[in-house]
Amino acid sequence: MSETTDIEREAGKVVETACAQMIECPCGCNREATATLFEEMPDEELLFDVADLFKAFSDTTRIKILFALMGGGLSVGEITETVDCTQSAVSHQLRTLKQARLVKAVRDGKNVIYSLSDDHVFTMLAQGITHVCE
Amino acid sequence: MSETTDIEREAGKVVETACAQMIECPCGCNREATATLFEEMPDEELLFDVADLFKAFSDTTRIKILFALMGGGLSVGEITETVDCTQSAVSHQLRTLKQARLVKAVRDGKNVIYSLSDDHVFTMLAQGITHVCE
DNA sequence: TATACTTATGAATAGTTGCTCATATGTTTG
DNA sequence: CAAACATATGAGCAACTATTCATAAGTATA
Repeated sequence: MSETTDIEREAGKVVETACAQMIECPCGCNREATATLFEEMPDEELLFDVADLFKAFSDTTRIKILFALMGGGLSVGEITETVDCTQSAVSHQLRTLKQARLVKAVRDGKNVIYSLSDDHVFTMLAQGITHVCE
Repeated sequence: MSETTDIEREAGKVVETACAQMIECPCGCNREATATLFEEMPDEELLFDVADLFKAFSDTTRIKILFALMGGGLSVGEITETVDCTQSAVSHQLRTLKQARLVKAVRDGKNVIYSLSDDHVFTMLAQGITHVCE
């Protein structure tokens, strides 16, 4: 591990360039165009970030929260009701989700309204469900 | 947590039915059709499985392995070279990936060849990369 | 300003995870 | 069958995570 080789760095760039193309379809399902890109291992940092992104989806409580938000913005209180656990636990997890930029928060008086930060989050969830349902 | 209500069970069915529709595009990006489905929290088990699926993608070593396999099947030895860590560690992680049904294994003499188990895995990875690259 | 209400945070803890080391299981070949 | 090679597995450990409890920090309203 540790060191990043030139090859890895180069491969990282290739992947980044490729990503720009893939977003035509927001789901990144452009398999043919993508298939040739991964012959070299991309740079350590990218891999770490990808793992980290998936990690944000990898807990039942967080998945519940995200599911709840698929219907639209909700206050912490409302989320807590939906997701049968402590307000504190919900708040901690919302922080995790916010740091991963999967949700955004807006203050509304006493409440804070959380919502999914973009369509990507929605798409990734749908993807996960599709896989599981098969 | 613990108990599953009738509402949750019902919602679970709705989601399952929906999944059947979503797979027309293998990535599940059919946002409009999907948007209305998640007003009720789906059944506990489904949520758990979804979280579990993402968990399988949530480690750097496993991501590296999956990346390596995007180019085609590889033996454990080859994977170990690519992924710069112990053969044992790789083997343990391959087990995790196999249990999550993200990879499949076929014996070939002394070697065991691992490969991605289906296009979904590929799609999910691409999705993750796309999100990270933005 | 005092009170009620909502959300966030820190410390403590139990549970989980990923790694290494040693070793077992499988497979081929001499 | 024995030796060599490839892969899998179990125990032990260090690091990380999710939760709870207690409480702090914001905000609205009497």
